[in-house]
Amino acid sequence: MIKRKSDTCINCQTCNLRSPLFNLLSQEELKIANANRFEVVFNAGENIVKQGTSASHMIIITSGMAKMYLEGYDRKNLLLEIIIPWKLFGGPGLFTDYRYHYSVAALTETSACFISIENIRKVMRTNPDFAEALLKHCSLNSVLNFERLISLTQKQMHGRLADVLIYLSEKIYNSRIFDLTITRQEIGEMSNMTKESATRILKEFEQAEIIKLETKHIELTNYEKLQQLSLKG
Amino acid sequence: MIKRKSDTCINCQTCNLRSPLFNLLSQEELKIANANRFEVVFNAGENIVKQGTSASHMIIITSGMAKMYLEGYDRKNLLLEIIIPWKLFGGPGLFTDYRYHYSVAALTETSACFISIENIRKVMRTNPDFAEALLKHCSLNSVLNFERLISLTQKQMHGRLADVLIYLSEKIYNSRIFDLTITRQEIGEMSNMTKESATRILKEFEQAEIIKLETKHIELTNYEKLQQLSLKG
DNA sequence: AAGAATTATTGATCTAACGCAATTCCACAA
DNA sequence: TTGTGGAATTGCGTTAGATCAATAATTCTT
Repeated sequence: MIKRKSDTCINCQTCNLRSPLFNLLSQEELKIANANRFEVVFNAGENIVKQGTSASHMIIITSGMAKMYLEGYDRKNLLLEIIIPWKLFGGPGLFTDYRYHYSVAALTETSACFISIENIRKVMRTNPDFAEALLKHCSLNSVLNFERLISLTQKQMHGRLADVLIYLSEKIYNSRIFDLTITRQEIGEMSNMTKESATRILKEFEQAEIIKLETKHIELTNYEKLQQLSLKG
Repeated sequence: MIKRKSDTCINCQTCNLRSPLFNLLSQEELKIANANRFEVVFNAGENIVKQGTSASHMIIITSGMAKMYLEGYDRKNLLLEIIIPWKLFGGPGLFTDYRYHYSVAALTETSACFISIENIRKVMRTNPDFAEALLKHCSLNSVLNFERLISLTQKQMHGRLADVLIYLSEKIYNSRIFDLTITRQEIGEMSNMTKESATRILKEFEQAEIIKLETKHIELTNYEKLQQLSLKG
């Protein structure tokens, strides 16, 4: 196996500065947390974590983009999040049954850094602020999941798709104009609809002049209308 | 306001023994956690916590039964859990934005004990085991929410209703024969279907001899079939 | 640049599940 | 015992969204 080093990963120091969680650690604690830390570069399509396998590391991406998704029935996935650099993940399994409860796959070439959960646990025991921050991290995810539950079960397709577009714009691309890194299939997996429905409703949005659409290129031209649709659809 | 005292709440000691979380605390820490702790008796139908209001306490029920639910759009609820004695709740808001993110309402007369989150936070900082247990508690909820997401979005009605019956039998009534404390409407809110559909499918289950049904009285006579239905339905 | 292999689009059915309305049932109060 | 109001049941028309199938557009390979 060839060890590739990404351009963005200069050293753990810079990486830690970017993470609100690791900011809380002292130099001494950082040394513990970063012990045995290693980086792996994944090609597009490759699995970074696979649902059901043994969970031993928190993971942070330093370059590239990935998708986090639940593998459900009949090979049907539910896409939970797009993961971009410096978002920490690893999931609830790290503190329960030591299994990953979702899969993560690279959407583009992605370098991921693996931090041993044993080391995290160690510093968690010496640093109450860090422990509290971890709990907060978990709690915020719970809140997101509540919102997701409501969006997916109570809104109809237009509202759900509006939610996805707003999410992509605000959380991932930080712009109202962006080029999708994901397919229609994956948009469908985020909003619990088929790829055909995703295509159809995107086109409807275009015809209603809510967005401009050119296959992968999207521009949100009527944001207020999108937010309005998000409130039920 | 008249202060009523429930029969089950003799003192905090017994209550703490029942809770796997409070078991981890020393006498000294228990004293801190239990300071200002108070009990309130609710009538059936009354709200114990209301979604959106300020969150300041963890809550534990010592008698009765309650429902925890998300208030969605158009007054449509999503029932998350039935709460029975000694299940701790309060939710993700206690460690994030100090808001309750769900409502809890009494199904029968219910006595609930309120523990100040400030006190919890205090002992959490002195007792790493307790902090870890809280994180585990939050993580387990996340895992449950993942399963809920898959059940509600990918299974069809028969599978979802099977999930609810299994949940009620295993987690709430601890028996394959039980008398429902909840209505058809509420069964629907647990499985994301209308009350009419809940009625219809219960009847179908009865005709297929999977359950015996007498309005509120249910007997799961073919458990294997239920589990099988749960795997897709 | 040609060909293969994914993706995306579009139209035509099909169906699971909803919404409504009309009874019926049941618990509880007077 | 008789109302009374909420819960449960049942039937029926409607529809949101899925599925299937065929074509067009991109992207990847070599």
